[in-house]
Amino acid sequence: MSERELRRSMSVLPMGTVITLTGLTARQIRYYESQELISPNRSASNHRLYSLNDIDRLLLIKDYLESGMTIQDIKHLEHKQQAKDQLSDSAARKLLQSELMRSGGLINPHHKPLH
Amino acid sequence: MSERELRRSMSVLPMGTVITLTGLTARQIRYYESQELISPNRSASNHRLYSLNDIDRLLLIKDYLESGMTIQDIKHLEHKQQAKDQLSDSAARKLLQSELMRSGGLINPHHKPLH
DNA sequence: GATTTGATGTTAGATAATCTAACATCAAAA
DNA sequence: TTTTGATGTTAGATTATCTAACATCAAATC
Repeated sequence: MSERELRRSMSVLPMGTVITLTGLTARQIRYYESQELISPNRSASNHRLYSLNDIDRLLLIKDYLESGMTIQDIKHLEHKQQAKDQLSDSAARKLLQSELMRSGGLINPHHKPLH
Repeated sequence: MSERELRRSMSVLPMGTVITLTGLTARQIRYYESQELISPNRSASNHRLYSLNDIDRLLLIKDYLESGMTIQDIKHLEHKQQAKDQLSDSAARKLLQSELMRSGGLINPHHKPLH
């Protein structure tokens, strides 16, 4: 993980900050958690702690809901996007691998010796 | 102000987050404020609210103190740096102005007509 | 060596923030 | 008409933050 991604994934923001940054109410934020759209970490004293990535995610959820989508819609949409991302990852891996092979940097993982 | 600078100057982080991000104690953070090294905003209910710029500033202060400097040293150092920055700003303005003049984009602010 | 100063620790008492759980509302879907 | 989905509101308990004061302790000063 990059330094930037590490910072963005640090869970340090309490509820009040999230309310300010998203314009959502505590009730909404906790409800989305109960519906498993987000799963913030907790402090040692059981207070929710959010990351900048969580903020982005909540703003996205807010947009989806304001556009008329339901929470179930959002969950389904994200399942599809996740599947698509995995396909992309798979394609990217294959591309990278063939590039490395062409440049002689790696052995073909499926290579069988021509005895 | 750029969008980035705007975000970095937003006062949204309460004391607990600052403690986590800087490794300082509440006592230290408040003491630096009493010594006028920082001046965080306050919420409507009188709680301190810090920005990302404040975090950077506190980390810098921490480094200075750990290097053996005293708080007065830091204040003097920053006065000098501020003066230097202003000089730089002045120099930058003059440079920009002469560039604009050469390209004919601006009238010499000190021009006197050759009646 | 004794005293002062600078930075930080600790505590007490008051107020604010967050937590869970429950009941309320209200428009839209069934 | 009833159910569902999303949100509001409230109560009681716990945690976080606030100010102010007193304590500590090494380093500078007298």
